[in-house]
Order: sequence, then C-alpha cells, then structure tokens
Amino acid sequence: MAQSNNVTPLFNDLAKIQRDHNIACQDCSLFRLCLPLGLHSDDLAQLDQIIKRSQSYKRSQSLFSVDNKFTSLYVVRSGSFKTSISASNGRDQVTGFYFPGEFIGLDAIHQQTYQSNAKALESSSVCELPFESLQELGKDIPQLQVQLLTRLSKELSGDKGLMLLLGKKTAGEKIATFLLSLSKRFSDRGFSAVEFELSMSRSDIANHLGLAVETVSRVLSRFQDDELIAITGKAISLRNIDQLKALCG
Amino acid sequence: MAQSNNVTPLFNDLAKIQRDHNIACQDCSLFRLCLPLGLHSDDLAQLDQIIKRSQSYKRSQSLFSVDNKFTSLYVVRSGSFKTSISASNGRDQVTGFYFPGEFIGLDAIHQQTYQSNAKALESSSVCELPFESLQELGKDIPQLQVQLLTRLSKELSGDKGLMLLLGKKTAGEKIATFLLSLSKRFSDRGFSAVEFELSMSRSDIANHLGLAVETVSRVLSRFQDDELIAITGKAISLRNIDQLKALCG
DNA sequence: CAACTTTATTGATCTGGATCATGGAAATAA
DNA sequence: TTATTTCCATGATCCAGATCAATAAAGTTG
Repeated sequence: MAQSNNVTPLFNDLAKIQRDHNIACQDCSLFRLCLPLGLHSDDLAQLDQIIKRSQSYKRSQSLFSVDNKFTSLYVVRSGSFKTSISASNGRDQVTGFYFPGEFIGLDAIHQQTYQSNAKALESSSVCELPFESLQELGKDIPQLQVQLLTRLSKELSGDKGLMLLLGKKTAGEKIATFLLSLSKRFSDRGFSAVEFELSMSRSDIANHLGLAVETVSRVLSRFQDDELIAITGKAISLRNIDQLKALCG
Repeated sequence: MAQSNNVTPLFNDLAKIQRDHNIACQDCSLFRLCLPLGLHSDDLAQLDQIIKRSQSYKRSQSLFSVDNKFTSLYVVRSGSFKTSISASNGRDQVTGFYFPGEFIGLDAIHQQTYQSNAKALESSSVCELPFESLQELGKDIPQLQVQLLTRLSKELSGDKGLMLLLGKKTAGEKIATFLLSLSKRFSDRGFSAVEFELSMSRSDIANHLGLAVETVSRVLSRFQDDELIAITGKAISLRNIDQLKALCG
C-alpha cells in the first residue's frame, strides 16, 4: 500500500498520456488554442481524419531539418521545441520556441523544403498535418483556410516584435520581454503565469535573444538580486511582474 | 521643335502612368511577381473586380498606422514603402522595405487592426485588396488562398533571416546582406542588379539593420574604399558582387 | 559507482559599434 | 535668392556586452 501511493499516479499519468494521444480534436485540451477553433463539428470530423496524432520525440531529437522535403505542418501537443536557421559560416540563430497548440513549419509553405531545423527541447509530441490533405480539405472548409492565414499572420506579427527586440533592446529588456512572453503563453495554456520551468538551456535563450550565455546568466542573477524573479536551475518564479513589464521598454 | 523634344517624353510618361494605373492584372508588368500568378483567366477577372487600383502616395505619406482598423492588404505597384513598429518607450524598428509586387499588411490579418506603420519612401502607388472580398473570393478560388499562404510564408521566412542578421551579424555583414537583398529584388523586377537608387535614408537603413546611422555611413565608405561599391548620395553601384556575397557571413 | 561531459555562474578584460561633436551637402521653404 | 532644416560623412571618446578564464554544479555514461 505504501508502494501503491507511489505507483498509482504514474499509472494514471500513463493512462492519461495514452488517452490524450488518441483523443479527437474536439476532446483535446488544446482545442481552444488550436487549429480547429471555429470549425463546425462535421468539418472537424474531416480534419480529424487527416491528422497523424501522437508522434513522440525525445529531448534533442529532430522533428525536421533545413532542406528536408516539406510535407507537413506540425502542432505541438505536449512538451516544447526550438527552431533555428544557420548562416553559411556555421553561426546559427534560434528563431523560436514552440509550446502546445503552436504551429511549426509555417515558413516552409512557400518552398518545397523546410527552411529551419526543429528540435525537441524535452520529451514532446506533435500532431502532424499533411499539407496536401490540409489544402484539399481547405477547398471545402473556408474557415480552415482562415485559421491557417490567421496563424501565419500571428507568427509574422510576433517575429516583427522579435526584430524590435533584437535590434533595439538592451540585455535586461530582452530577458524581461522573453520571460513575460513565456509567462503569457503558459498562462494561456492554463498553467501558472508566475511559476514555470525553462525547458530550453541558457545558451538557447542567449542565442535566441542575440546575447552571450554569460550575459543571460548575469542578468538573471541581477533580476534575482533585485527580487524580480527567483530562479533555481530551470525552475523560475516571477516575483514582480509589474516591474518586469516596466523593464520591457 | 526644340521644345517638343523636352515635352514629348513627359507626355509619354504621363500617358504610361495613366495606362499602368488602370490596366488589368493580366496586362500588368508585375503579373509574374504578384498575387494572380497561377489563376485561371476567369478567376482573374473576378479578382480584378475587387481590386482598388491606382492609389497614389507622396513621399513620407502614411498608408496605414498601428491600431488602424484592418480592412485591406496592399500590393506595391510602383515606388517603395517602409513599415515600422514602436516600443512603448518611443524607440521604433523599421521592420521592412517593400517594392513593386510585394504585400504590405499581412501581419494584420490575425487582429482587426494593423500591427505596424506603413509609409511611402517616394512617390508610390498601391493596389488595395479588401480582405473581406478577398476571403469571399477565396472560397471559390482555392488557388488564391494558396497564393496568400505562400506570400505569408515567404515573408515569415524572410523575417527569420532578418532575425539571424540582427542577432548574429556584424555591421559589415549586415550591410552586405542588405545590399544584396535589394540587388536580388531589383533584378527579379527586371531592373539592374548592380546599379540602383536607395529610396530609403541612411537612417532608415541603420534602424532596420540595428545599427547607428554613423556606422552605416562608415561601412559604406569602407566598402567604397575597398572598391566593393561606388556610392554617391542615393545612387549605388555594386562593383564586386562575389566579394559582397562572401562578406555576408 | 567514478569518469566524463555538458551546463551554469561569476570575475577580469577587451572591443565593435554607440554616442557625442562638428562641418558640409542637399533638400525644402520662404 | 537666402534661410532653415534635414541628411550625410568623419573624427574622438565611451560603454554595454562580448570574450576569455576559472570553477562549480548537474547530467550522462560505462
């Protein structure tokens, strides 16, 4: 019985994972945040049929790489991913982090190939949306096309914001902006806006924000000294969100 | 007769402008680069009907501003535009330059409002595509939706490249990359890849690339000394494209 | 488990590009 | 035309953040 107290939750988790992986869109906890939003239930049934669910990836495993043939868009179901692109001289830039309900691969549509590398940051899973099928379906379901356009537009808008961040903000402003962006996204997904885990390394953060790892470490330490945050390894807690907002520039 | 030698070309230009502004998509010189690519001629006729053509803007005139209600996408017909976004503290970032055949406003689709400011860099004109009508039409013309997705995806991809530029490149690499990007775009439009006018100011360039104006001036002067380019005011000539490419990083 | 590798923190130093400052050249206005 | 403003180039100085260096802590592997 002492044992079962430890074991039971694991079994439950396992059962939950199994279940989550196979449930239809309309029963998925991500429904609100995901592609099907606004679709009628019969349209949804059609969409359900083309989705390849429950593909799992381990930490650092690649979802796709630059120049791979583009076949599918992916929606993160659980876990998280990063995307990056490379300059000819080997330097590369982390272009984004992706959480449940977010699309990966939208920048590949205009070519036959993926334009970036996508890697899992932790044990993660995705829903795969074969693009051809999605387009076929789009002919019958205009609302689906609108959703896709909206997704693309939103990512575009976010990237313009990142250009502002990369081009004009100081190290402190970058980090504050980054932490609040994560906070917002976790909160949208029903998780705490103030306590969460950073699934990416300091070096991924640094790269993404156009900083050196050392600078990220230092700014985080400074924020901690100033009691804006509390951070231990990957676990972070935002202690003064208002002031963080004021720091964003 | 001496007079008419001066006058005739002007009249011709005027006639040409008048004509260009009213011609249908299929006769437009931008056809290859523009939205209608791949549409059947009867679909094209429908598209033609919803396009509001020939809207002219003077230098520094605003096409739309942040928080304006989003109604239309715009395609540059002649001239050029810049877009920018602002941080809360007043600093702003030039997020892009737009030339004939390129779309402006794609980042506004996911909201009811424009997400950036768009301004003419010189005397310019646009075709206005009312988004509602475009979506209506899209229900009947799947290929139109594909074109839109493709456009969005392409801009997204370009912005990821700009993130790499802003986050990882040196001043010299930024300028070289920028000049070659312009060269490519002019060349795609049938203009010289090596001689063109910079319609934007040094300060716009600096802002866009995350540099100070002085740095832009200095790097351009250095490139001139190294005989990579020849530049006089706004007129630039690329003298050693291969080496510029090598400098891009 | 120890051996090794990767990741993170903190300090010391250096530097690319920002900022400050000045003068000239174009554009615009009056 | 001259006056005024905006834009551009170039020199002198400064600093935020990169780089270099050392250590510690946390993962990973055999």
